[in-house]
Amino acid sequence: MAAAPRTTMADVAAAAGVSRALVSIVIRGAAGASDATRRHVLQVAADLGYRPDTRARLLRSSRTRLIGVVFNVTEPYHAELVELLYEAADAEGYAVTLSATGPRRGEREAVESLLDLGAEAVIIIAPSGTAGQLAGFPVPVVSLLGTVGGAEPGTFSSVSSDEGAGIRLAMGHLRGLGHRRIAHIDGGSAVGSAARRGAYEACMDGSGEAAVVLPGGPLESDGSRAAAALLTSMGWPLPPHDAGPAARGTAASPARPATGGRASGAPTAVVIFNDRSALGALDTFRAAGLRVPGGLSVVGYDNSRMARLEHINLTTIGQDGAELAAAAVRSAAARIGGGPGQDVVVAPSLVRGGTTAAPAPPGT
Amino acid sequence: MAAAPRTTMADVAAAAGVSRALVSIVIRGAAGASDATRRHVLQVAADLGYRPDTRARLLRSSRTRLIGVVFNVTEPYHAELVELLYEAADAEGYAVTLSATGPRRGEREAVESLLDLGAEAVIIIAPSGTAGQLAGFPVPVVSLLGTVGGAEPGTFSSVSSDEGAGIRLAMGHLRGLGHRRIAHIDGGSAVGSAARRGAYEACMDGSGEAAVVLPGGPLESDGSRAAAALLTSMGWPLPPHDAGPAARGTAASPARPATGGRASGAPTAVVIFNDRSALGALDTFRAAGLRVPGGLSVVGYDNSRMARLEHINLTTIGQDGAELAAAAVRSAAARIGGGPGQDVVVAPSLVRGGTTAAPAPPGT
DNA sequence: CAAAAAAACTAGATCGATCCAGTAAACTTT
DNA sequence: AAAGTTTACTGGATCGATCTAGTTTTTTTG
Repeated sequence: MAAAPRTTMADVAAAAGVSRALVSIVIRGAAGASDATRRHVLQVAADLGYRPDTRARLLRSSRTRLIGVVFNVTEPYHAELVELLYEAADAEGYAVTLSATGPRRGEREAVESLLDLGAEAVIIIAPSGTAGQLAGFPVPVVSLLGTVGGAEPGTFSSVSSDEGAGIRLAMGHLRGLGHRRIAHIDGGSAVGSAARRGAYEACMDGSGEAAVVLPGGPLESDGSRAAAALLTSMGWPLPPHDAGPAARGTAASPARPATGGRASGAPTAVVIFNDRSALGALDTFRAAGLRVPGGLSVVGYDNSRMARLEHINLTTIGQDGAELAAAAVRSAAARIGGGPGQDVVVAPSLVRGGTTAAPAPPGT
Repeated sequence: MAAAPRTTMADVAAAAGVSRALVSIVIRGAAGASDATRRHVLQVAADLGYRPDTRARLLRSSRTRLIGVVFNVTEPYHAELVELLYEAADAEGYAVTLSATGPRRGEREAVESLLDLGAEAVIIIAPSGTAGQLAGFPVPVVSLLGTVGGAEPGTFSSVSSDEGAGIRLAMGHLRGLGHRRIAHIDGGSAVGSAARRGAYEACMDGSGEAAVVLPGGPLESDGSRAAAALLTSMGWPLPPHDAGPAARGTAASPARPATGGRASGAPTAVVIFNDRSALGALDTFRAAGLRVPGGLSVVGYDNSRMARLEHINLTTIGQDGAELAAAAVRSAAARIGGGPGQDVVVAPSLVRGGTTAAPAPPGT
């Protein structure tokens, strides 16, 4: 209960018979102590169970070796990146503190709490704020995934994956399987949606088929809604809505067209903004009796942990989170050291899963 | 680039024409300053954009008003609690710092990083460590959801929901709908699994029906696997496995028994360890053509955000995260103040969704 | 071997706040 | 109006580390 008074550097110095300053040198691993005393001091420190007080250290030294990370706690993919950021920061000799955003906690607020703790740089995952809202911080800010809207060059540095390339990978994969009529469910106003939609449209351009973009969003429910819209446009009957629990069950399943019975101009594949949306869409497709990948191929984006679950096994675009995390930390470290802010773009890769296959031959 | 020197308390004092100590009083909101000067100082501080330096404050005062939270970044329900903890702590006048656990970051390590930042208490969400691994910290530790195995009473305080009551709510709900043969997919070795399984078995005891427990786990894939096992035991044909992408699609769906055609002793409802597992199970049931809730009612546990997505709309047991978070913070605050560690149990509630309904009348 | 250079070590100032003891002024009380 | 009490405010010590500038010891070198 009664907190034992902390073992301080002075205690170690007294016990080792040296000055406080020398203990400081040894603990920091700085130059200026002989190997013999170094070992001795470390031994004494260990015996006393000494742990340096970060607060005091931070107060005095300009260097805190602390990187703050702002993330949205509800976004599973951010969570994965957080994990990787811990490792990346560790490799560069930095520690990480987290601050979550949420409905009642904006990005500014999150960043400020990190500054109070002495963060030397802040990495914001998929920032939604504009430059105006995120400017004026006394430390470098790195945006990981997505850029800060309206920022002057050099103010923020950003690390993102090449959205265009990712979409092109997805489209190339589908075309390689034989797909021609490919639809897109976009991310609505989410970060990165415009870039991905644009790349999709560019890919369709000149292919002889019209681009079909369904308005979506970043969430499962958005994908589900868009999927329902796509099914309707394909002339596929929707199942009764889930709302009425008791109305179900004994009712016979609605008649379904055979696989080849859908409208001949209907898409045979769909590229979806992200994995969460794709999961919602998958659920809706399957609930409607449309088989994936038999009746429709589906490609997501993010290669999130969810997508890799064996019963889902989504074909998706992987963003190499480890590389993104490492690049973000390196960029932050470089700017802490006074270097210039630079924008890093990491190449994505295709992750083949079980939700894509060759389209059903017409008339089967 | 060049970090502007921080505005310090001395700057504010000079600008306001008062002493540093008085500024400190005003900033802390302590007694001992007239309303007029209070307003004046605050105005000057705001004009200069002054923000107190947490590090210095922490160093000097024994109080840091900082609560550390350890959570598993991959667990969506933890993320929800984190969000609520921010609010709960704020209400009690505390700030929150986060530290994530992960494959390469254990609970001890996470707690230590929080202590280095000066946390006065630590809340661990669903701790997996035993008392031995988590003992010896100089600050109070509160476990939120789940208890620390083998801890002496008074060492840790815990805040959890009443697992038994939750399961009884689920069972009561199903029985009220007319279900008698109810199965359970458990949580394997996950925190809380034993308590929930025990409560289920107690509920089945003396009902005239045998308890059916399928080994599961906390993840979607665990639920999916257990669901497949349940289907097999029900004599329901499994669909071809997702593994072979090209093998699907054109193949005709396997013949399926009519709703009433399954083995007469088969369960009509299943209570599942948590929502994630339930989601995996739902997916598998539906992929096999078994309608939920028509052919089988499903109840989850957690009332996670996922469960509330409209296209999922899972019937589940809600744990009132806000209440749990508030209780955890209150408990931490009480123990910081030297109070005794007490264990709080919060009552869960039933959240009616679209995955439960009356069982199909036999022979339909 | 003395002088110069390098390495090992130390005292004291310092970071930016809080805490404590004490002073000055305003307000009660008798 | 003198004595006591409360309120408003201040100077200086302090938290536990780092940093700067110096001092002592050891090593190198001409």
